Amino acid sequence: MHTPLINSGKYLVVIAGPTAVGKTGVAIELAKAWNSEIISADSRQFYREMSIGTAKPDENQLNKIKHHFVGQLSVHHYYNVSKFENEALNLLKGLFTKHDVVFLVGGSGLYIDAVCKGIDDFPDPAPELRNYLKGIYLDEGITRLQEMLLQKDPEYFETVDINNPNRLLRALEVCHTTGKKFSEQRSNKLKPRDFQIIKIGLNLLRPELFSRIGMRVDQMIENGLVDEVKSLLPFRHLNALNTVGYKEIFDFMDSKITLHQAIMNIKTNTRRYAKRQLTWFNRTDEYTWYEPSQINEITSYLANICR
RNA sequence: GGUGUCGUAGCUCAGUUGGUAGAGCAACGGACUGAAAAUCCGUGUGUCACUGGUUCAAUUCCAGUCGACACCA
Repeated sequence: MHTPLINSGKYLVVIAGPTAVGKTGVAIELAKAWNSEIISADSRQFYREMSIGTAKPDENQLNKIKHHFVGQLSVHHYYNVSKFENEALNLLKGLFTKHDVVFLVGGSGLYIDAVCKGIDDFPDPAPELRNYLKGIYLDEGITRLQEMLLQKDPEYFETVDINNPNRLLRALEVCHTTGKKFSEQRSNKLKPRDFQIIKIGLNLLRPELFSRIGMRVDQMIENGLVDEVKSLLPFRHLNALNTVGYKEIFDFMDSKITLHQAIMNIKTNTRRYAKRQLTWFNRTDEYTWYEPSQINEITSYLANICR
């Protein structure tokens, strides 16, 4: 797992797990115990216009513990993992001058990995190029993208998920902007970090998790999710709004489905999202798993490591 | 009470001129390097209501039972 060569005495504690499992509550308890702060790694809680549907920590919780990266962006901002890696590391540098233990909490596996392991340096995508390639995809289909990639980067073509337009688009984008093969530039190397990393996973038995998801969606509706989505209708084309809880309500507002169906769809899609998150986190054995109620066990587990 | 239709996967339903069955959705498993709450890939999980009968063989045909629905009383 983590066998650090040097011990800086600084610890980044990652709290990960599927949506609705109860990460926020646990993280706040831990951050209180260590008198520290929380960095969010939830790619949709970054946006200030999206609160109800992303189950952001509430006012009360935000007042208890300082949270970073919650609501600091507008849906109109372009954002990506690489930016998050840089900004989070920068922030951590500052936080570690005041704290020995800082918490990184969220469900976006890629974002967590970017902070813990690093991500290769590629140029940010040029919007015109992305639109151009996307146009080709829409006009000529995925086969055309496959042909282009086979020609530009046969090595990557061999290993990519050839049916996944996002993967192909991204690889082509990098080939075009750098003039080099995407596969040549993927190092797959861990970037060194000058803090220790402890990873804690939170999970529940599937039926319990699913019932929490159901209740939370009902709660969101009660809290006014439909109005929140309504106010974002003009921006539905933005990436930030391609999100569970929002796209289903858009379908309802288009009269494609009833509100009841939209709510059912949100629950289904949230369950699937939770499953995808678990698949990601279970990819490694780096996580020590607990149920969210085991706050005492988690606290003593951490206390044993961090002094 | 009578007549008719139906009872097959978690749900909605196909189907088998008799050789133990398949779609959609749900579910389950997986992948993942700047869109990641995104995007993509894979998998049928079943006493064919129950009990008998006919048959080498019944989910399929026959009888009865139970249940649902419709119509008639």
